[in-house]
Amino acid sequence: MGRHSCCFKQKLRKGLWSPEEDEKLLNYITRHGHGCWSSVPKLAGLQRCGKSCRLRWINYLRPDLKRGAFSQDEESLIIELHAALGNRWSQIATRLPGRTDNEIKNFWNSCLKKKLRRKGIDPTTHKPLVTTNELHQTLNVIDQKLTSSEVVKSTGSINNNTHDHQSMVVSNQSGPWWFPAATTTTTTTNQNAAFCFSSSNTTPTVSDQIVSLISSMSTSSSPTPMTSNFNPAAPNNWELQQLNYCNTVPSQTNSIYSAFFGNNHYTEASQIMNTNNNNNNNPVLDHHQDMKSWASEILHYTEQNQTSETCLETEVKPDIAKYYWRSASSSSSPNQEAATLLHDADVEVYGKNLQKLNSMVFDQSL
DNA sequence: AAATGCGCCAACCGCAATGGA
DNA sequence: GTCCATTGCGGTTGGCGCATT
Repeated sequence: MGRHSCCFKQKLRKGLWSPEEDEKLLNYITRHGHGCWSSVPKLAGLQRCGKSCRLRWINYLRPDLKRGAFSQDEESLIIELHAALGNRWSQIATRLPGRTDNEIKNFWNSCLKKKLRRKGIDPTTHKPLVTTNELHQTLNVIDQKLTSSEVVKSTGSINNNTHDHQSMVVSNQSGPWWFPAATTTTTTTNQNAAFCFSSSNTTPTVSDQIVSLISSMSTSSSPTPMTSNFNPAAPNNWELQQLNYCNTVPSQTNSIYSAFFGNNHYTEASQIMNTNNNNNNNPVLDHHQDMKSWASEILHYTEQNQTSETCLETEVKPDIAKYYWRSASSSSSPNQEAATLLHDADVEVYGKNLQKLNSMVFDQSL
């Protein structure tokens, strides 16, 4: 058992094969066949173990190997065979002439797995990642989180003639606002609360709430309710502190906005301010609307379609299809749970921006 | 321009299976 | 039946090159 005996021998080369070594091995096997692999290196004049020679021959030097990218037919066949055989790469390889088990395995791990996930298919089971029922369960969990003490709904109208105008320029519409819970009793750790989105005039939808959660940055492990009746026209002391904070550091506010929304699209808070009174030309509102629209399209789609496996790929427009849903399980914060509902790549983008924003806010408050 | 991150893939490693003595 | 050398297989690693910061 254990390590092959040849590996104990001294002076055996490892790592990438040189062209000279390839030539020696190729010449030897072409003339004599491989025979007993353990004797090949000695007879071929190579400082390698037999195992290494065998692998090099099978995966690279064999004359019947097919080179180049996998065709669409090959790709489909691999997926089909994997569904039937699992990770039995050598068996799969016997059905693809000219392809090695190693090659197929690498192709699977680096490419096909991701492709399937993007289509909403679990690459291990070859079944949809999340069923419609699981999706609804997940949304219920979020609903519960949002109505718990961790996130407090406040209602009130935004007044343009108070200082909230400058800090909460995301929308000038009146309506409910959503705040993340306080992480501690100190105010400085909740500066970020002042940057919440506002929702629409009506009761927020689940997608509104998700957007709100992701836009907040609290990662509380022992959340404390912040406030219950926020009225921008008459904020309480805590709220006043948040608002004053924004207003006393306007340049920082600019940076924070651009950090959150991305420099490419939302560079200046002043731009937002200037267009704030015109909802048809407000980049932040547009962005918010984008988020809402894809979330609602997914909801609509999953409600209309009981089978989601192939439809996600073919029937829904591509930029929606790339999103898939996973059940929120043991995440420690509502933000994380909300974040798991987004596609990985998008979460990453938002995560980075939120991290930047977080550090800026905390740096400023220290 | 340098540092860092990331994906790809050749090759390695350990274990199981096989077969001969 | 047992031992041991060899072969086969699948998971994992490490290094290279490209992209991003």
